[in-house]
Amino acid sequence: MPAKTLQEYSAKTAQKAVEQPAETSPSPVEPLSVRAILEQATPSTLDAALLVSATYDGERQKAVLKLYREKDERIYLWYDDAGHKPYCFSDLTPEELKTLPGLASHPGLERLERLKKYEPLRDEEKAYTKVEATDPLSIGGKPSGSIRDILPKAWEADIRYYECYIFDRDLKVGMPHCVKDGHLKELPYQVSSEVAEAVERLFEKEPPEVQEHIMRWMDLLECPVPDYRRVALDIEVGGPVATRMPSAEQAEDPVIAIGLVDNRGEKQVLLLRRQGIELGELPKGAQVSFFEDERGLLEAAFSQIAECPFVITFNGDDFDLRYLFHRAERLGFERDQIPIELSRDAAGLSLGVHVDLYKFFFNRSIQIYAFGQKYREITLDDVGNSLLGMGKVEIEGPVAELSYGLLADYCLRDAEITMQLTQLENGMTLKLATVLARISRTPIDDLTRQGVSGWIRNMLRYEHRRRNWLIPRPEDILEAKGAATTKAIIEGKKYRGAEVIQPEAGVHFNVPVLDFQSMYPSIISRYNLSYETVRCPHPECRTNKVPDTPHWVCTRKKGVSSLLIGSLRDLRVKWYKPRSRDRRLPRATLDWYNTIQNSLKVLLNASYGVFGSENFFLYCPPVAEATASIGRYAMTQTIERARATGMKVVYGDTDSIFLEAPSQKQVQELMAWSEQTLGMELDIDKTYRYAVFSARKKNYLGVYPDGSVDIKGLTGKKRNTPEFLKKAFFDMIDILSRVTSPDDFKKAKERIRELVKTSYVKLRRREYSLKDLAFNVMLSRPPDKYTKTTPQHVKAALQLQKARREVMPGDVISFVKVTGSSGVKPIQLAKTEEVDVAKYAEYISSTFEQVLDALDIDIGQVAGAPRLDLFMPSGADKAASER
DNA sequence: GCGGACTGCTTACCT
DNA sequence: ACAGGTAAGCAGTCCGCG
Repeated sequence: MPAKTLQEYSAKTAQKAVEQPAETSPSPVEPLSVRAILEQATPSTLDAALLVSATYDGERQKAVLKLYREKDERIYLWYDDAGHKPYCFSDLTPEELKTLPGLASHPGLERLERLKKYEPLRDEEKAYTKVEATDPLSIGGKPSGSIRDILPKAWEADIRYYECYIFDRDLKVGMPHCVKDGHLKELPYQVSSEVAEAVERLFEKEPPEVQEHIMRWMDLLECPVPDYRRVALDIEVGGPVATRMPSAEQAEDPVIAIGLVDNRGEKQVLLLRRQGIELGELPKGAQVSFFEDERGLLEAAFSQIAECPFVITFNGDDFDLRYLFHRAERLGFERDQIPIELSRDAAGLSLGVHVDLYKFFFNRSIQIYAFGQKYREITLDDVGNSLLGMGKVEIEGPVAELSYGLLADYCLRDAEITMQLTQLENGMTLKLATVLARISRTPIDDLTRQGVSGWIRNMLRYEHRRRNWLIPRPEDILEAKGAATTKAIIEGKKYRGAEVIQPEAGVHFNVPVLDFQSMYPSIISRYNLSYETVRCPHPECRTNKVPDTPHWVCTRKKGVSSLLIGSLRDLRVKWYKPRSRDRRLPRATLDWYNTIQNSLKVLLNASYGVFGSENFFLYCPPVAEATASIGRYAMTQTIERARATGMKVVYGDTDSIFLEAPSQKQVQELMAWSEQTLGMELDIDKTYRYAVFSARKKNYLGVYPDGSVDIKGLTGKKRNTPEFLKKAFFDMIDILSRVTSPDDFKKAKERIRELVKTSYVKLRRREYSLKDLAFNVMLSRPPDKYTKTTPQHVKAALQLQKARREVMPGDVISFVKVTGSSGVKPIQLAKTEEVDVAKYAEYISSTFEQVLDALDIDIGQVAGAPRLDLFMPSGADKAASER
């Protein structure tokens, strides 16, 4: 059956799609039956379809898989056919277990089986008892009486059942499968012989187990991902109070608009007809349907999301889908008429897959590594503006009072932004999620909701099951390996981290920056770091020491995390990264390789940190500590070597070394030395025409040969800095980017002095608007939760609250510094005359000082700079003038 | 009672 | 719920000062 278009979907249910509001409603449509839809979606035979998600069916007590068939763009279901049961492990014998009170008689106990498992912490095999249950809740999850609570010690009892199912059946999420006579079969994807040979050649010197893993990854990564059929959804709710977010649990107010935009560009908006609302101008290029009653509106929306394979929202877990569910219940829908499945912190679909982009974009690793920190706030408006150049429609007053035209525009725009966020770079967003799902064997919907530690956890859990390794409990690891031993520089941290070299203040011309390619993953790979290899049980390994720590590393066996992280790293560095820049390849291929390359980057960048995180299932402080320690060692050794060979090191941070005007030969020699002595690749990351350092670490400016500029850490580019100052700062950057030789600086300095002076003058004349003057600081918790101090942005937030404006964590508070007791005011409540000019003058000075210091410009000498005697309060005034 | 020195809190950044 | 290291500004505290 061919896929339905949005129009076909809606034609069935829309009561009337017209330019003018209809006077009467046509007859209602047949009611939706979720059960019938699911039954129809469960064929006994199915050709190629991607495994995209998995869940547990409580009624049938079976694992269910969701498969996406590209041919008709539909989801199909498949239920377990082998009677797989949930289980956990015990170190007691079946006989001992039977004596435990409440176990033998447990209604959920299925059977006990003695078997052998390899125990990585002790490096030996041991017998365990597999305790099987009829259902996942019997293993764990009931408030009391779960099997895992009856056992004195239980292993692997907290793995979600359907994840357990994926691992045990060796299922490849995101890969093609088929169903024959009710049985599921993988359709193996094989890379072309051309690619396979090229990769084999690339890694021919690696040990066999590394080669084996690289080929396993290749089969997963090369297989193309389709452009999933999907619809973005956004709803508007008509409440009396405009500022307050309506409660999704109560769902008290009517749903007044539902916007739907699909991946082919079809747009549709469903509107509730209400008393006294103006028509306005309805959006062009979108199908607008009016509904006389809310029930009909929801039915129309449900009939579309019920069968759409992927539904995309921005915050649908907590709002849109949750609200629709509870609102439908309130309106008397049967459970079988609502195609939404709610859990505590997610909203799923009965048949399809719901991706909540809010959760995915909130993920720090995705934000930083996949989207290059282009968006700062996790709001649809900011993400849309930053990534697409398209923000929300600006409205005034409550949505419930908008004309139909404006309401439709507003609602549709949100759905449109949401859809376009999945259409960036050839559909990179969902492809990225799919690639990560493949590597981590995680259902795609879960993947978009989990953090990196969840992905790495699943990747490693699968590998343990594949090897028949017992997954240790966190307390087993901690007991065997102990805590960290080095002292952190920051108080309260668990161990010492990276080395930062004191920069040499001033201007340096011709500065190459060398860096270790993905340093921490390289260290984990090269030095065999893993929870079972660091402080392993073998006496003969104890001499294989980690520098500056009491730890040692195994010499007998390759560590599991070392192998997995190492093979992924090698594949990224040697294959995907170069391929993603190969100009000979077509654009679409480059985009695809870039997506894979980015997925690997996201995963690799977190691979060290997780071992130092208490919440990680393989939390192992010595592993994290050893990684950081070897990093410091590599850094200091390399700097020593650079200096010994006559080079000038002007700065370095963690994995990078900045050199001043070295010869090519010197650099080449250092790189060869690193490869040979440390076993780590040192690369030329970039070369600056010149770099400007203040005396501060993590603060510098580098100008490339083409005039583009890297700015790191400087106040002038921080997001909380007032706009007027950012602009002045970037005017200075513009001047600096034109400097090509030391001689050019003279003129540049003069122009910069002028620029700073102008800024002071405009400030004094109060020519900057409040918006330009505002500091923009994010509120990280509700204002009353700041108990130790009351920072300025919180003071401003409290004033806003007093003026009956809602403030929430995540909001960016815009405030200006004013004269008077409070010191600050939110821009909504401030006036230009109260601005504290002196404070701002000081702020200008300190911002420019970071750069002018290095240029040998004394900010105090710039006309207009704040002078103590002019700005200090009267008492200090005298003291200052007496000096 | 006030100001300077100091510490701790908070945010935003770097790798 | 990936880590630690750094900068900056402000809030709050302590202490000396006839």
